[in-house]
Amino acid sequence: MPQTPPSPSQHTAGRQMRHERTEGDLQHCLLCDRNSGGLCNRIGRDGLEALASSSRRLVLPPGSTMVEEGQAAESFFNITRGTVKLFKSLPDGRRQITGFADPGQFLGLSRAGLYAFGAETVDTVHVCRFQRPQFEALLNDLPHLKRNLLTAITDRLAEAQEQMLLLGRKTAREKVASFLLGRTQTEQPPSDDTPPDPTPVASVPMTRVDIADYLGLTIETVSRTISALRREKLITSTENHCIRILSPDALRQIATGQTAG
Amino acid sequence: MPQTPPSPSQHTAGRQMRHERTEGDLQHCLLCDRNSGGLCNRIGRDGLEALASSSRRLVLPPGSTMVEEGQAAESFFNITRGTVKLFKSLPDGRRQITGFADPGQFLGLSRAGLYAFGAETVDTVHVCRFQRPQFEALLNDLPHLKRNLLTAITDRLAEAQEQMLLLGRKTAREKVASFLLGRTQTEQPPSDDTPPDPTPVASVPMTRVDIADYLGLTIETVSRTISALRREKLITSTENHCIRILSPDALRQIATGQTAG
DNA sequence: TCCTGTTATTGATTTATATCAAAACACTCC
DNA sequence: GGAGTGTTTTGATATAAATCAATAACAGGA
Repeated sequence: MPQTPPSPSQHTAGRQMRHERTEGDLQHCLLCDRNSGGLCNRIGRDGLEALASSSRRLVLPPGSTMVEEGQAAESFFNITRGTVKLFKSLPDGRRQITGFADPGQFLGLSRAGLYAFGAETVDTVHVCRFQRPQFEALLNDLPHLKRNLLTAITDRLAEAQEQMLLLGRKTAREKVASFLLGRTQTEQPPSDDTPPDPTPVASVPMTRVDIADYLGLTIETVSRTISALRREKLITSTENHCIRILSPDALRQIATGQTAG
Repeated sequence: MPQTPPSPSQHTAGRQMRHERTEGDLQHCLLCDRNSGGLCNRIGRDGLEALASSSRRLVLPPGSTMVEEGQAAESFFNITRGTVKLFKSLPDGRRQITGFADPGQFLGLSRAGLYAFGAETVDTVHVCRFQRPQFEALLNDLPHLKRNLLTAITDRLAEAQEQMLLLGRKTAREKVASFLLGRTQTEQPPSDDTPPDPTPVASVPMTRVDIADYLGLTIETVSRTISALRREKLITSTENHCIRILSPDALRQIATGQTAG
């Protein structure tokens, strides 16, 4: 895996440049823009240029600390590749992962100028980083950006509520089934015309420890539960860090508690 | 308890009116504005007039359904009095209360035009209700309102993350201690110069069922745990639906897991 | 005031999941 | 290719909280 930013040449092939650096970032933004649902949607070419010139792209290796709980919130990130884990901890080390942020998601909101959570890369992660004052300025200049951010946070809040239902009221089996189904959404191919894969694949780049800390379980219970689902032929492990869901309907039944087992 | 809106006369005494109804609501808004942290902060008199004329005040009896999960999101509420519970449910009736909304909080964000949660009044609740299209228009007209909403949602998201830590990783005792401490913040008097009460009082208008569904426990465990804290003289029950915290420091230690017991 | 339904408390027992322990597997680096 | 390290799986046992069950406290209406 290359850990240096990819050369912009592959993106700008066949186009003329204006300013080297900015144009490279702009191309990157234009690519981003095609993936719907992100912060940069419907923001217009001028907006994208402003975003491109205010941000820097970074590539972070697995296990990098991006944000520490309680630190001054200096940066705002938009993830373009890879997976980031967000978490809160207790003094004795117990940890709760509050979410995994995949490409298209932002990261770095603050309460009273301080981050209220920690964030660490799960695998190799590409981000656009903004300095906070510049991002604030962009928010004021680009009403679409503000609106997109509002929509994005609203989605996050809804996800958080769903996760609270999981943590507070679901069994281990229901939790794991919900988790696996949730990990299929993110990796949808950009084309709309292909029919949905009847046996979707869950992207699981994180360790058992991370899954356990996300579901409020121990690693042993996670492992046992995944083994049980495999034994029942509802899922099957594929190559690198992926799990194929053989029976999405059955898994959905389990995830929503509509099953005896 | 009166369930009709209070007469505006007590607020407008000694002032001249312009339009009867609007002026009454405006006075109400001006009062709201004094409580910091709400949506209507720093919004200016013109903004308050726009808000007042776009909203209706309502008084809802205990147990009223304000929002149903999956319904079209037609209204947006700002709570001015009382407590509302927000929740998500599973098909078999298991329920997770995702938060209690107290005065100053909003309610009614939607994802894709549908409410993602249910909401029900705990006690008698006063709200300002906006129709969604009108609220959207206000958001575009009043940049301060948009900014306040962004700040408010960010706070909610941080609270949700804290609650996930509680649900996933805290013991019953730690959960109850956290809950009681959390219920003291809201009822702070508006004056800043008084020293903080050394034995704060937690406002607990909700039933044991609601507390259990909020903490991911059963009513029996909640009851037993509160009894234990009382036996240890860390708390004491006062009159109507309140619990006095005799030893906030000890309770804080418990809530953050820094204690043997 | 008593009656009645609801809510809260307390006790006895069960159970899902945690904890403790060890073996199997999968990398990485010589 | 094999030693060494970390991760995952599987097994045996313990325990916190759930469940089942009964009593006690409370609130509202006649």
